[in-house]
Amino acid sequence: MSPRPSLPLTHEYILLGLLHQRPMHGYDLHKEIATREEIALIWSIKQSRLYALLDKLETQGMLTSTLVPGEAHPSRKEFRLTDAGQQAFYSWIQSPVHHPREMRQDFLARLYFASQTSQQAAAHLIHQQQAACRNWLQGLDQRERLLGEDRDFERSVYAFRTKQITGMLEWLSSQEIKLTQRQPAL
Amino acid sequence: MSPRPSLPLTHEYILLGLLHQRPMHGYDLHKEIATREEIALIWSIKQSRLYALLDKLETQGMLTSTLVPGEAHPSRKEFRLTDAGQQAFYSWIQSPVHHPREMRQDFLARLYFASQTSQQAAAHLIHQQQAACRNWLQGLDQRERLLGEDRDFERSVYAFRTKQITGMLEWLSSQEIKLTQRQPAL
DNA sequence: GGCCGCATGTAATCTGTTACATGATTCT
DNA sequence: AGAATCATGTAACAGATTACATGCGGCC
Repeated sequence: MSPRPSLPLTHEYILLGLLHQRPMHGYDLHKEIATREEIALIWSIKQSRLYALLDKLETQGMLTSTLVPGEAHPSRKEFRLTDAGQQAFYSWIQSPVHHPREMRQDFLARLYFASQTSQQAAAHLIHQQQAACRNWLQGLDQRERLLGEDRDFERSVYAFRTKQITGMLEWLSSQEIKLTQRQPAL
Repeated sequence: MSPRPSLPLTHEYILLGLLHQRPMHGYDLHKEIATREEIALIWSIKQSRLYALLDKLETQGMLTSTLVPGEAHPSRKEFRLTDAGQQAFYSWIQSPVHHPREMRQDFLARLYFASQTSQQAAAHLIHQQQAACRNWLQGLDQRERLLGEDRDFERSVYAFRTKQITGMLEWLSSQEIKLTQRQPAL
């Protein structure tokens, strides 16, 4: 029951996800992020920041790069996942986000890559996240009960959060159903 | 129909809101933020950052400070709103947030201070925000219609956003009703 | 005497954004 | 010849976080 202080690192994982599909160099990756509609809908990044992130991921041992000399001038630096990178990516798409605000970008990204991997992976992720959401609701409910009679504003805040999370749960269920419709369970 | 790039500046406005209620010095303000439950539920700030923000707001002309010498050692520096600060605060609590992600903290703060001001102010804010939400829904719907047949993931993203925003609208309605119940319309 | 509370901040560090630098190739 | 595209990054600045500095007064 750790309070889980860890940073989201959403963007780093998205890069791992993209490079998991195929090795790429920075310029290419940037175009991919800007043009692939699924990604563009939830994320954008400046070129310079992308290069900085790739550097960081390389020094952290998540990526390795190989210089690909060719006709292009600054020769291409192709990045691919290391084993550590693969592992990090897989555990990312298997675990839920730990705060509601991370649903908007981080969870959607996880779901995208999980769906690319397999229908089972997507289903697993959805189940994990449903459990996490139910947990959040429980926590909210508990803390709301501790409020005094006259705490109108705090009650409104809890009502807002509860509403957002029940919305997430409903959406998650609808996603679950769509999955099974796409490829009926074996 | 400007795309409204402006930063939220939520924290700055919360400080204006608190100092609108009564002038305070930094140390006091910090305690207030940490202990007043309504605020603590949606925001916290480190002391050093608070002092930096107060400085910034003073140089921007939103606050003025007067040194209050007394028994305490570094004499207290009491901050109060300038006319510009008052104006900024009032227009803040009268206008809606321009992005869904700002509901969680910024809108809740606006609503808190609007409610403190008057029932009418709260009602006005809620109406403004309802209109903004309906606008967001319209935009989402429009963009979703432009999607091709096979864009499953993008559809899911739009469904998620739509769900979150309809949740906000339902919550806003419930807040509206509670307002009129607290003090039936004249 | 030593620690806690009051009250102010500065300094170092990290993260991210914006703007610019470099230079080859390909397109018009 | 000049512009756009490919491909790499660096540098400067802005914002926030974390840690530390300072010093008085009162309590144990």
